[in-house]
Order: sequence, then structure tokens, then C-alpha cells
Amino acid sequence: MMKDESFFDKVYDVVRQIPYGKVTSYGAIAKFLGAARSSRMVGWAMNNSHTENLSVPAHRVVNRNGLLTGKFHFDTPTLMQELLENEGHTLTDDQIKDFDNVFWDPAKEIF
DNA sequence: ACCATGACGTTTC
DNA sequence: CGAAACGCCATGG
Repeated sequence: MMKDESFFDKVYDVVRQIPYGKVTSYGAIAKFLGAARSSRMVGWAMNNSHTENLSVPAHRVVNRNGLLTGKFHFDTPTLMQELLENEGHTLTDDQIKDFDNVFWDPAKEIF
């Protein structure tokens, strides 16, 4: 707050465009924003997103391994997994199965 | 300007 | 294969 949330705003915008049944990684978003090494900022933006009253499908954003690293940041540690399973994903030990197949690259889909 | 934080990523041991 | 260290960079104090 008290700022335009420049970086965060971009992150939210990208995450909101993630189609149903698709997922992406923090690094991919960061790269799309022009800051490939700011992957941590993306995750941080997610953390801030749940603090704000924003509608950001953070459950569709996982780390580069397809692992639900941030599941503990949701209301419940199982919420993220259930949301993904609800979208047709298969979770294996907090990791998305066929991650490459459901991976959504903003740099490719968004022009 | 400096230090601390962080839902990552890569490399190294 | 698993854990730890380092790097990287934006935001807050």
C-alpha cells in the first residue's frame, strides 16, 4: 500500500490470466515481467495478495518443480492441493503430476 | 544508504 | 537423494 504496487500489480495481472486447469511457476512469471531473477518477488506478491482482498488464483502458481511450496500460506495447508485437484490436476506428494503438460507459459500465451 | 525479509532457483557438498 | 549455501532483486524499516 501507499504505492502503486508496481511489481505486485504486474504479478497479479499475470496470475489472474492463468486459464482453468493450468499452472505456472514463479520464475516464469518473473521472467515475463522482465525480471527473471525476481522470482522471489513473485512469491512475495502472492503472499501480499492474500493479505489484500484480491482475487488471485495463487494455487495455480507453484515453484519450478511443480511443488506446492506455498501451500502453507493458504487458509489451510490442504486448500491449495484440493483446489488444483478440483481443476483436474493430479497431485503426487504436493507435486503436480504431468507438470510440463499443464504448464502455462505467460510469455507464450500472452503477447 | 544499509539491513532484513521472502510462496524461488541454481549449484554444491 | 537431501540439505544447505549462495545468488538475485523488490519492498519495508
